[in-house]
Amino acid sequence: MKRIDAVFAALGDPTRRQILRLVTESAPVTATALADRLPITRQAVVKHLGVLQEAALVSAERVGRETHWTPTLAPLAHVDTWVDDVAARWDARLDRLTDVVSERRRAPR
Amino acid sequence: MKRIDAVFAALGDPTRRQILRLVTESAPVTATALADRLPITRQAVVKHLGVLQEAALVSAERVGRETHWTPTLAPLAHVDTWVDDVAARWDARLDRLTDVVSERRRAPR
DNA sequence: TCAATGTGCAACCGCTTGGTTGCACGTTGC
DNA sequence: GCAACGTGCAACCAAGCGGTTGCACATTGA
Repeated sequence: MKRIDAVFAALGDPTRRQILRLVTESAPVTATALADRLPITRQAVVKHLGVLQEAALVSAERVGRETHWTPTLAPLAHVDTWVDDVAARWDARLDRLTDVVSERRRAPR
Repeated sequence: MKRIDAVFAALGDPTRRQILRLVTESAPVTATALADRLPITRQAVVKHLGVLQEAALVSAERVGRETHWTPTLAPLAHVDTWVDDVAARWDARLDRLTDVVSERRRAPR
């Protein structure tokens, strides 16, 4: 799976977005601590963190018996890039349409 | 479902992102025409368009026996906003960490 | 008029996904 | 030493999702 696919898929779930937010707000944080602030099990949180990790949006570090999670938000740039790209294509098409219209105005059939 | 949830969920599927791209490139376009350029059925395309429409990323207009699809990319701004927000929170936390460090340097224990 | 075309609706299917529970294992601290 | 704690792994489950097929209906054009 391509990197950008993983990122968009990871952000596709609202719970996962909330977890990413919580991690950025209280990093380094543990899965158990996150579960305390969420209406789901620690195991569910761990699964979500796994998905986020595959998208390289968080990273884990084992410290003693705890696992500390930290955000690594660089991949979010891919999202911005993709959005900008689509928007740019659409803008370009609108410009071309405008050109056609003004061309017709200058040289009407 | 909140607007932003619908948008992220819609963009979560790679086929759907591709469809949105194709729509922006050749709007107004028909579901059948899109299916010709994709390895999936027209019905699958229609379903994807339905999801995109619920996220207000495309709009449909019936013209005779055809349905013309056009992109309405405004909701993409929500994505940018969310990304910027999370990134900003993280930046703020890093700044605060930096403050703590320099404070400790100024007045070491 | 009538065949061709584009569409919408509904049923169906396999697989993924978000979530849970149960349990075994390493770590910590009294 | 041993109980408490945090974690990881595995099995399981219902629901949703991406996709297909079949069919009926409206529109078009020769």
